[in-house]
Amino acid sequence: MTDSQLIWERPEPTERRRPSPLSRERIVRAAIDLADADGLDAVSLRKVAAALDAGPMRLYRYVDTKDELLTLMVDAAYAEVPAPAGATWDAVLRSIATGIRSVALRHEWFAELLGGRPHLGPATLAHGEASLTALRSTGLDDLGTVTGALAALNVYVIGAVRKEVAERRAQRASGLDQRQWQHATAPYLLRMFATGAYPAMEEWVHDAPHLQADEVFELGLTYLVEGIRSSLRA
Amino acid sequence: MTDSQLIWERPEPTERRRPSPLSRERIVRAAIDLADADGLDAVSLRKVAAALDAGPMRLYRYVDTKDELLTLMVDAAYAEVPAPAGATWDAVLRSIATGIRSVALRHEWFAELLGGRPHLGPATLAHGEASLTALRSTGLDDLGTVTGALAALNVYVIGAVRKEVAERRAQRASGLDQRQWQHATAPYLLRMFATGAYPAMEEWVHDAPHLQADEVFELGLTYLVEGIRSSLRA
DNA sequence: GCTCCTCTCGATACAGTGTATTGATTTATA
DNA sequence: TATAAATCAATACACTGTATCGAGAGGAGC
Repeated sequence: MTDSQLIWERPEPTERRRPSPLSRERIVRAAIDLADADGLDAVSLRKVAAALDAGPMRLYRYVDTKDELLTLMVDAAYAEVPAPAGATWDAVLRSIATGIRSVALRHEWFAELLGGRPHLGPATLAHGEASLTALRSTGLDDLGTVTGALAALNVYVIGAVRKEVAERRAQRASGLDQRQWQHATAPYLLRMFATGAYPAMEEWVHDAPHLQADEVFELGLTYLVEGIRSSLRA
Repeated sequence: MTDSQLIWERPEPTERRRPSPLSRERIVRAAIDLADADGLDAVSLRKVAAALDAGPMRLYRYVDTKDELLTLMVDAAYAEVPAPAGATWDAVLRSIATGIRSVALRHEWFAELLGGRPHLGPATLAHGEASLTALRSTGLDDLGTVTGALAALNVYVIGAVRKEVAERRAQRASGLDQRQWQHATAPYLLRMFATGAYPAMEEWVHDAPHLQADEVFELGLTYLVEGIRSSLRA
C-alpha cells in the first residue's frame, strides 16, 4: 500500500502522544460519569476511552470485556451505599433498603445492573458484612431467618428501585411528569373504557389515590417488615 | 453506476417475489419466537423481518419504532397470564403473583420488559380488570388499600422474577448451575475471607441455608401478604 | 552505544444494530 | 388507459463490541 507513494507525498507518521495514565479506577470513574450523565446506553468502550484520551483497544488491558467494566461499576456504587445501622432489626432492614435506594437514585444505572448473580467485589462484600453484623447486633441471629429476610428484601428493593428509576427516566425522556403523562393517555383510556370492557379499571382510575413511587417504596417496605415480624412471632 | 455496464452484462432485476402477508400479530409472534429462543438481544428488526421473509424496512409500516414492537410483545405476554382467582384476598394476591411469574418463566424476556411506566395494551388492561374484580369479590373493596397492595405486590414480583430469570440465564450462559457456580467462586471467596475483613460473611457462607429462587419468591410473597394482613387489622 | 525482544498501543476490520432517505414498482383511482 | 398513491427494497449513516495485526517504545544483553 504505502509503497505506492513516494516519500515526498507520504505523510509523516502521526505523532504518538505520551499516553495518558490509566487505571481501572480512572476507567470506572469515567464510565460512571458517562452513565450518570447520559444513561447506561451511553457507556461504550469508545466513549469511555475517548473521555480518557485513549484509544478504545487500550481498555482491554484493564478489563477483558465490557461486562467486566459494568461489574466494576456496580462495586463502585456499592462503595457509596451508606453503612446500615439501627437499634432494632427492622430499623436495620429499613436502612439497608433506603441506603441502596439512595444510591440508585443518584446513579440510575445502578438499578439496571442489580439483580443477576450476586456480585462479589470487595465493596459489595463489605456491604454484606456490614448488613449482617448490624442485623446480628440487634439480636436477630437465626441465620435462616436472616437469610430469608435479606433475600426477600433484596429482591423487593431491586424491583421497587427499578420501577422508580424507570419512571424518572421516562419523565425526562418525554418531558412529561406522571400527571401530565396520565393526562396525555387519558383520551385513549376513555375510548377503551367506552367499550364497557373495563368497568373496574374505569372506577379505579377515577377514584383511586395516585401513589408516588417513593410512597409505594415505603409502603411495600412496611408490608415486608411487618410480614417478617409476624413470621418471627410464629 | 449502472450505466457503466451495458445491457449485455447488466443482470436482470431481481424478481420481486410476491410479498409475504404481514400483520402486527405475525410480527409480534415472530419476535416472541426469537426472544424465547435466543433472548431479547436476538430480537432485531432485521432478524424479525428475515423470519417473516420480508425486508427490514417493511416492518415500519406496522410499527413506528422497535420500542413499539417490544410494547406489543409485553401485551401479548400479558394475554398469557392466567386470570387471577381465589376465594380470599390473599389467595387472589398470590394468584396474581404466581400468574405473572409463570409467564415470565415461559418468556424470560418478559421480566426484562416489565417495570417502566404501566403498559396500557388491551390484554394488560384486561389483566388489571380481572385482578381488581377478583380482589373486590373477596370483600376487599377499600380502593386505597387495594391500590397500595397491588402496587407493592407488582414491584415485588418484578424484582423477584427478574432475579430468578437472571439466575437461569446465567446458568445457561455459563453452563454452571448455582451450586457449581458457588464452587467455582469458592477459591476467590476463601482468599477474600482470609484477609479477615469479612468474618460475618464467612460464617454466613458456611452455615446459612442456600435458598433457591423459587423459595425466595414464596417467602417474600408470604411476608408481603402477612404484612398487608397486619395493616388491615390496624 | 547498539541490537534484539517483549510489551503495549493504535489502526483497521468485521459483523452487527436502529432507522432516514431514496427511487423503483406495484396497486388503486379517475 | 393514464395518472396518482401506496408500498417496498436498497442504500446509507453513525454507532456498537471486540479480533487481529503492524508499528513503536522500553528494557536487556553485549
